[in-house]
Amino acid sequence: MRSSRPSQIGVREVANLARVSPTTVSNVLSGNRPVSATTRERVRWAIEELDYRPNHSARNLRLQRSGIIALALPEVRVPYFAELVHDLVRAARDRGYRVLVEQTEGRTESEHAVMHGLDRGMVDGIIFSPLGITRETFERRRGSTPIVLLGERILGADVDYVGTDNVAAAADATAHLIARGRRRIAAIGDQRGTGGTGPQRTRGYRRALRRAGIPYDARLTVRTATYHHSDGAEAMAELLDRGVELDAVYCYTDLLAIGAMHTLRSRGLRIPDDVAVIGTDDIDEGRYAAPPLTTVTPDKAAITTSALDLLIRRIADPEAPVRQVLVPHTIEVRDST
Amino acid sequence: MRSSRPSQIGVREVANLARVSPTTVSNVLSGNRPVSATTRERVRWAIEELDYRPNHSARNLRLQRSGIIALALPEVRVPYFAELVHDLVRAARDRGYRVLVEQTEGRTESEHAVMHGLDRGMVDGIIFSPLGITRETFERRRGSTPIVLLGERILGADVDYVGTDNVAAAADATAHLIARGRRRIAAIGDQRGTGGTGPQRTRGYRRALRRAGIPYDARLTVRTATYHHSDGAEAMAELLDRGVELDAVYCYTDLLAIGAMHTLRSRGLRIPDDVAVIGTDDIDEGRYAAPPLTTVTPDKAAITTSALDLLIRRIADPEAPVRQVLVPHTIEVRDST
DNA sequence: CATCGGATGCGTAACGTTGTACGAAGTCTG
DNA sequence: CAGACTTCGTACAACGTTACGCATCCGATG
Repeated sequence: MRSSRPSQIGVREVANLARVSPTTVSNVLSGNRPVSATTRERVRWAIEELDYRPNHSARNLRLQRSGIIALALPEVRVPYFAELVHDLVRAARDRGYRVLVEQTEGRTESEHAVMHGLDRGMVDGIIFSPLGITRETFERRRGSTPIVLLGERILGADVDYVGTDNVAAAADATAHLIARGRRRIAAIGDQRGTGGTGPQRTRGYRRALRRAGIPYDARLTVRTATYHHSDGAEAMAELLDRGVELDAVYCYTDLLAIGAMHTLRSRGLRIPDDVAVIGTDDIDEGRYAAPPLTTVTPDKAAITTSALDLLIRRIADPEAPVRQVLVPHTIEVRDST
Repeated sequence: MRSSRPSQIGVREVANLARVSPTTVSNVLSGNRPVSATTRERVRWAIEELDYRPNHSARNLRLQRSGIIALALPEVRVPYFAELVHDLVRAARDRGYRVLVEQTEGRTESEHAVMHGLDRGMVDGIIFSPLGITRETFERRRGSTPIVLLGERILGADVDYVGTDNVAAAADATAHLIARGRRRIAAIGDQRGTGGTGPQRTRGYRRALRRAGIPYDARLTVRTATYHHSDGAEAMAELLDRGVELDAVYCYTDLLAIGAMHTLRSRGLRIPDDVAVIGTDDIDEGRYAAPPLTTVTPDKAAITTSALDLLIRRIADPEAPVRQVLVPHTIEVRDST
């Protein structure tokens, strides 16, 4: 049932119709070399006539680039990451790139696959927001696809990186609660094991307490498996069930904070009167939570553009010196504190 | 500073090291033709030794497939779509595909670009959740990349499609409110112009009213520009400012509903006592809203898998008969009604 | 013992694009 | 007006992979 015409329309067909060579067609398209106005018009016409569309794979093979970058992250459905995808897709388009989304879902094997597994030529670069990558794993990396790390700094590793000063952000959040007169401040969201952002935030939390002369109470800390609503809700319930006195909660994620507020409300506690809550990330959902959530947040636009620019720079020059960018953070004060 | 070795490691280099032909290397990798155990081992070893990784572009060019599908939707940061990306990325991986995310941001030109603009060979197929595509636009489509439409049915168009019966869903939502004893039911979220889901929902809303013998009151309807929190909040404010009596709101989106609840709370109205609220989509955020949001929702897993299966079927056989799938919907009753 | 045939492996030719080296005009300059 | 330079086009050879048609080797069979 194949049609009698060549199965695909290529430069060759266009060239025939326009009575020029394939090279000329290519030059008209790329503007790579000058083509006289008349031939250019003829080629344009032929392209239109045949509805010619360049073949991406062939062009990639030839040019050794795909125009696609991968964004690898734990879960798109987590709003913080969804916003990241949103911003990055938009920024990437402005720079002539498209975005392939890869989900690791927190699985170590998937994170490894991101670093080692992608075929050559599939993407020009990777922006990777890891959860549990160690420095060692990273240095064993064999693939040479340019990569930029996001959020979680791999200490001492020789990689481009964009993120916040998590210790300072956590300290500021905690200090904000202290400034509101709170003394019994819980912390929700540390994660075990990984050298990730969790421990850094815990450091900041404890530093702020120390500076205010407030003793650290381990009973006020709850680890969570992940960073969803449900984790926050359960963690808060656990805190309340422990019977330990508390008048504020610092959550490592807005989602955790919103989950925590859910539990507080359902137990009849008033926010912020009984318990003040502060989150992290400034997702849109927080603005419409009950009450609107105070949050400490990095400059997200800066993260997106820095990451992309770093990656593009790295693609252009693999030998460029490694750069690590720290973006500033601010506290968005709303009604929950 | 180039190394003296060939710039790229290809089947050719592997073949040399393993003292076989490139074809054999290819066969070892693809399992396409039998290779004796001993040669297979030798090839495997050489692959390992050189850290050979197939070149995606070259393979694509040869096989005329890319293993990538595009998911085109308005905005990833809208939770409903974020969940869609999440589910689709996961489902696609199970079937050997990766997902490229394209954002139209509601711009007609972008929607056109999705249908016409993608280069051949970039993606094997497209799953497209449009906002304002008309049947006419669609039929002028020239590109031949397989496509499946999501959510918004283009009436009479000859395309694979997956969605819900929006009229019935809206009617059920409205009927649910009526069953709760409400009579003054507002509707938030219709959109002007487009032949999209908005008008369909309005039809369902009015049908349910009619069946219950409740007269339709135009002052109870508010259009919104988009479907974000802020639109819902503003629409609710406008309704209240109109001074028209109301005891329930049907929102065309959970985000609108959560925005509306925000306004209701800030005006001191109790939910559901003073005003009951029902949304659409069942996003995670609704479970943790104050109060938890009742919502009418399609079977989202079914949408994802149907869309993907339809697309894969279409890729395999472009001549397959067009199929349109309607997935069932249910009402998730929570505290807001 | 000659021949057949299954099991393996190889050489070659694409896939559709673009860069390079070259040629054939036309245009300027002294 | 000769030479040199510019302008525009062309032919050819890759980019790295896989499908196709053959060639070869071996044991088995008549």
